Amino acid sequence: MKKDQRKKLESAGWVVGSVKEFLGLSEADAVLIEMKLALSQSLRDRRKKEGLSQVQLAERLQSSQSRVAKMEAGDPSVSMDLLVSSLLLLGASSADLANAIRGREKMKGPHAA
Amino acid sequence: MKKDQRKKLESAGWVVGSVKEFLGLSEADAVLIEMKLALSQSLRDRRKKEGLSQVQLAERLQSSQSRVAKMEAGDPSVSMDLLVSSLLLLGASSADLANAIRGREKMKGPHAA
DNA sequence: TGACGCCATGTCAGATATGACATATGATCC
DNA sequence: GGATCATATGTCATATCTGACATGGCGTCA
Repeated sequence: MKKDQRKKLESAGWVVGSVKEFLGLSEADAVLIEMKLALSQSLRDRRKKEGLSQVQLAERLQSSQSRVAKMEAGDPSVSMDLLVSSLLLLGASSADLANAIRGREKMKGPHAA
Repeated sequence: MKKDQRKKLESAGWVVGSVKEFLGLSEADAVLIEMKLALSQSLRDRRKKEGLSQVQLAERLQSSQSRVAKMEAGDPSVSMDLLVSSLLLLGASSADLANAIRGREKMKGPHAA
């Protein structure tokens, strides 16, 4: 699992869902990255909904503004643990996380769009 | 977030769900731990369903038997990233993970069991 | 223009996770 | 008994993550 290669590329500016089958990533890697991106987005949404600045959120999390920025940017240096525990501290439930994680599954049946 | 305190306690032999409100853990910490335990269990289930030994799984994951054992034991030294990517390599979909993660929500309505 | 708030990005020392290894336990078979 | 397999547990060097700090960009307001 080469975490260095994907460095910036992955998180640059994707349309959410286009990460799959892009670089030479295995399917598992791609899904993992998309899950993280979904959590990142979820974090940013929750923060904004609460009307907090990154600095204020950082205080709640006992972290720093820069790390919050990296979290929301989907920076590869951010672990899933950090994303999840941050979301939980923001009041998300495990069901919320499940919903965020469950990426829009690609249809398999005969009626795929 | 004191990861040292929960050391063995959490993963010892819980009935799954009893971790909440046990030690002096914050709700967020408790939920995070339960999520990890759910993923651990899920991993073990999938491995067994595939008829693999920990050694064989370790090979697939390019890891070691001891780490697989720790993963399944819910050892605090194991990250969520590792659990998730392992499950993905075992063929789990993001929907599967979502299901595993979504701990049986505690009912809030007037009809709670 | 400057000052201020908000966010992005780079760096780095210290903290944590990882794979590998050794070793121990328990079950099964001969 | 011994041999073999599957699993558990402890340790350790190295890899990775984390918070903190510095800095720069960007918009806004006076």
